[in-house]
Amino acid sequence: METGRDNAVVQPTFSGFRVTLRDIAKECGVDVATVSRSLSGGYGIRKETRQRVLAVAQRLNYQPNQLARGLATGKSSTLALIISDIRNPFFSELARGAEDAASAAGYDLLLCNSDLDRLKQMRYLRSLLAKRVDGIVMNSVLDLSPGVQDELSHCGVPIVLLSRSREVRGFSTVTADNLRGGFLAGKYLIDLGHQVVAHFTGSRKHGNLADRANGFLKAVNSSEGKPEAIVIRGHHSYEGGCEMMKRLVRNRRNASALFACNDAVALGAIRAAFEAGVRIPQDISVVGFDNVEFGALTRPPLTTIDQPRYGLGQAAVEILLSHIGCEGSWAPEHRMLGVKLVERESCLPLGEVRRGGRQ
Amino acid sequence: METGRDNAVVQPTFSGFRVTLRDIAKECGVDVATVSRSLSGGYGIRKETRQRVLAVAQRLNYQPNQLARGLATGKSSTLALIISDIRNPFFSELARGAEDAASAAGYDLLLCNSDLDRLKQMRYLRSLLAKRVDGIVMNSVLDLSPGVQDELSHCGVPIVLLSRSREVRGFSTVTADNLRGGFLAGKYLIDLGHQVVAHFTGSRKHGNLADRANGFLKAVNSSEGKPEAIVIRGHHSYEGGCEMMKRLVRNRRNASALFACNDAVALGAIRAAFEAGVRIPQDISVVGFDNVEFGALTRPPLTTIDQPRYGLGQAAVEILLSHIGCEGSWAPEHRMLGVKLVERESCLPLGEVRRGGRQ
DNA sequence: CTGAAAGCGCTAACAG
DNA sequence: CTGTTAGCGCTTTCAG
Repeated sequence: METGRDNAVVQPTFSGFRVTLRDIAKECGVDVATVSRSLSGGYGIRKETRQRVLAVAQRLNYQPNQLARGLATGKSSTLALIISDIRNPFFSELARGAEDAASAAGYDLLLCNSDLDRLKQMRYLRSLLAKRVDGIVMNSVLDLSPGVQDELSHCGVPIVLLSRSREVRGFSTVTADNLRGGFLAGKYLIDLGHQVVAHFTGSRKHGNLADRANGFLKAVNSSEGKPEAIVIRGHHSYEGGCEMMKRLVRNRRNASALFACNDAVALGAIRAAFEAGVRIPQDISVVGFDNVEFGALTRPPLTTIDQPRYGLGQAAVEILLSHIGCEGSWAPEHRMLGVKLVERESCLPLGEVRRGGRQ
Repeated sequence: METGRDNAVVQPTFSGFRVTLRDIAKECGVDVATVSRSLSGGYGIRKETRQRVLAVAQRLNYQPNQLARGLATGKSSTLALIISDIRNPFFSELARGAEDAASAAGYDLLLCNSDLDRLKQMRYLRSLLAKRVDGIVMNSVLDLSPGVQDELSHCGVPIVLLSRSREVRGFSTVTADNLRGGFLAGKYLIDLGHQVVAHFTGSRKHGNLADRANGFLKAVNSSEGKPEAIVIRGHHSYEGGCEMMKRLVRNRRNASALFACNDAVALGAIRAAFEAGVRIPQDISVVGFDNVEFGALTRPPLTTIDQPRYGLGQAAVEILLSHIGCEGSWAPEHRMLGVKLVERESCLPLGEVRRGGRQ
C-alpha cells in the first residue's frame, strides 16, 4: 500500500544505535581515534578524512553512546532539578524554564520531587552523583545536616540553590527578591488602611518564606499607624491555607487583611473563608505571592506579588552552565530577580465595604 | 563551636564518589570481580567474604559509578517522560505520578517538554536513546512520520504512549477513557435540556481530544431531541479557550452550552465570556475535562470530567517497568482508566435563569 | 567460591 | 595528520 514510498523516503533515524565507532572505523579503513576526533570537534584531522568519516557515520546513522562517552569524560550532559513537588505551579513553571535552558545547551534534565523530605533528598543526591550529573538545581539544603551541606558544597558538581540561605556557604543561589516582595505586600495592605493584618506562612526553615515574612514585618513595623501583625504558621499549601484561615477565623476575627506566603495558601485561605461565610475582599483583603496563572481566575481575582518563575529556572541553569565551564573551581554566584505587585480584586481599603455585610 | 561534635557524628556521605571497586578490592585483598559480586546480589560468594567487602565498602563510603555500570550492562536506571509542557497542570500531576513510581523502583526520570513539536521530539528521542534510557513515556507519536514511528516501536526500549492512537501498533498505551468522558459531558448537557451545544477542541491529530469529541458527538447524535452540535477548533490551551469563546460569541449566539476539551480551555472560555458580558452558567453552561485542582476555585466552580492524572503517570511507569523485566520481548499493553463527572456550578438547566439577564 | 581476563564504547595522551 | 595504547569503572564469562 503506502509502504513502498514511505520506506524509500524515510531515513533510518533510530536504527543506528548499535553502530559504534569501530564500525565506522572499519568501514573507512581508519582508526577509531580518527573517527572520534572527526566526530567531536575535528581538530587535527585532514578535511577529506573528516568528510569521509562524517559521511559514513551519517550513512550508518551512527549515534554516540553517551554512557561510554560519559564514562570516559566524567560528564553526562545531564542536569538535575530537585524540587519539593512539580505539581506546585510555581515549580512547574520554574522547571520549564530550567528545562528549556538545559535543552538549549544540549543537556537533559532529571526531575526529582523531594517533598522537602531529608531522606528523599539524600537518596536523590546519591543517585544523581552516581550518575555523574553535571550540575544540580535544588530547592534548598537547609534541612540537611551541616556536615552534609559542607560535603555537598565540595562534592565537585556545581549546585545552585533556589533559596537565599545566607548561613550556607559554597552554593550559588537564585531567588526572587522575597524580602522586597513581602515588604511590598505589607506596605500595600497598610496603605489601604488595615490595622490588623495577618500573615500565613510556613516553616521557619524555609528561607524564602522567612524572607517574605521579614519583609512583611519590616513594612508593618516601619509604619506610622502601629498596625498589628498576626503571623500564623502552617503548611505552605492550599490545604495549609484552608487550615490557617479556619484558625484565623476562629481566634482572631479582628484581622481585616491577610498576606499569604504564596498563592496556593492564599487560594486555600479564600476557599476556607468562603466556606466560613467570610467575604473576600469585603471582610478580609488578601494578597498572595507568586502570581500563579490561575490566580487571575479565582473569585475574586487575586492580588499578588509576581515573581519570575520561569526566569528563576532559566537563571539557575545558566549559572550551572557557567560553573560547568570552569572545571571544578567556580565562585558561587548569587542572582536575585525582581518582583512586583499585581493588583487585582482581592483587596479593599479598610472600611470601604466592610461592615456592610453579615455578622 | 559546634564543629567538634558535628564532624564526629556525620558520616562521610558524599565523599566516597571517587572510590572504586579496585580500592575496595585492594583494601580487602580480593579481586574486583569478587567485590562486584558481593555488592550486587552476592550469589556464589562466601558469606564472610561478602561481609568483609560490604564492611569496607561501607567504611570507604563506596558509591557505584552508574555510567560505568550502565556501559557494562546497557541499562541506565533512568526513564524519560516526554510531554508537551510541564506547566500544564494535567502533565505536572501526571509527571508526579510517573516520578513517584519510577523513584520507588529505583529509577530516575528525565523530563522533556516537546510542545508537541516534531523536531523537538526527535531531538529528545535521539538524546534519550543515546543515554540508553530504559524506557520512555510519551505524549503521542502521531506527529512523527510513519517510518519513524515504526522504527521507534522496534528500537529496543519500551515506550508507552499517553494517547490511544489505534493506528499505531507496537506501543503500549495508557489513557483515561476519553470517549466515555466526552459522552458523559455531552449527555449531561443534553439532559439539562440544552439544544445547541458547542464543543471546543484542538487538533484532529490529538487522539485523546478526538476521542472526547467523538464521545461527545455520540451523546448528541444518540439523543432524542436532535440537539445541534457546534464544534470549534483552536489551540487546546487557556488562550485557545479565550479565542474560541470569542469566536463563538461573535458567530453563534444561540449556543447555550459548551463542552470544552479540557479545563484550561474551559477556563479560558469562561474568562472570555466574562469579558464579553456573557454569564456562566446563566447564559452558557460549561463543562470541562481533567478536573484540574484550580477548577474548584474559579468563578463559577467548574463542572468537569475527572480523569486520574496522577494514576496515568503511575500506570505508564508501571507498564514500562514490567516491559523492562521482559528483556526486549514484551507485548504491548493497553490500560484505560476510568473517568467521572464532577458536578459543580458552571452548568444550569436550559431556561432556568437564562434570558433573565442582559441582551 | 574466587581470580583472571575480556570487553562495554569512547576519549585522550603519546608516538610516529 | 593519524595510529597505538591506555584507560574510564563495572560486569561477566571462563577457568581454577
